[in-house]
Amino acid sequence: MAEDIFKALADPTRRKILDELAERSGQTLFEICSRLSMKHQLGLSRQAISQHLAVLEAAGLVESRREGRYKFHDLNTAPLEHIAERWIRRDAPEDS
Amino acid sequence: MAEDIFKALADPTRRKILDELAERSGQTLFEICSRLSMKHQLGLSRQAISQHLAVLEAAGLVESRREGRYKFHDLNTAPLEHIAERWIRRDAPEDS
DNA sequence: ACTATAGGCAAGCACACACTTGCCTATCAA
DNA sequence: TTGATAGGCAAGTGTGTGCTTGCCTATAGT
Repeated sequence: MAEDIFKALADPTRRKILDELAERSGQTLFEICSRLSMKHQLGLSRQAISQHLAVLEAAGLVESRREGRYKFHDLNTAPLEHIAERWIRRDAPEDS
Repeated sequence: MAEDIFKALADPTRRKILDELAERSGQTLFEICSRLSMKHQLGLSRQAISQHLAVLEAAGLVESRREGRYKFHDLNTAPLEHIAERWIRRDAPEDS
């Protein structure tokens, strides 16, 4: 549960994938690959990205839909919403 | 920076240490050890916890102060505040 | 002084994990 | 059907890391 989310966020490449999907949701594996190598100089193999996407999907951070031979990946930020509330006690309201 | 924080949060034992410090800040290494083994059945060595605390401190999530032969550890939730805002775009206000 | 407590340092081990390579399947266009 | 594109599966490799063990330092009590 939370274990999967934190493990998924632990890797810098996976965080960049989330960045990429946040900027433009609904990309295919090849799109993510090429844009990561363009913008971030990340020369990773297609399988590496594919495995990262699997981890992100297992954590619920990425959802995928298949259309023909394309598989589109969408960002899901819902699991991130209250991830740190576990330790942040607001017994003293900060402002407002 | 963010790298250290996510790596620190990736380990379940470290998250339990944060839980423990959130519940009761200012504990020593031995206190954390014994309470982890009591409440969570975590029979880890003192050095294991010490190394975890070093990782948490490097991430800025834990601060320590030395007094005599005691070293007290305090939780610092500041780095956690906006950790997920990187991906959560509020271009559409959710409610309120 | 001696002893016990609180903690630090460093080497070693074993497993997890990021990444690659090679091969296979499925969809679409010619 | 043939070829090209988009993707999947599985085994192998190497580094990172969580944890242990053993020894050392420092503070406090007697």
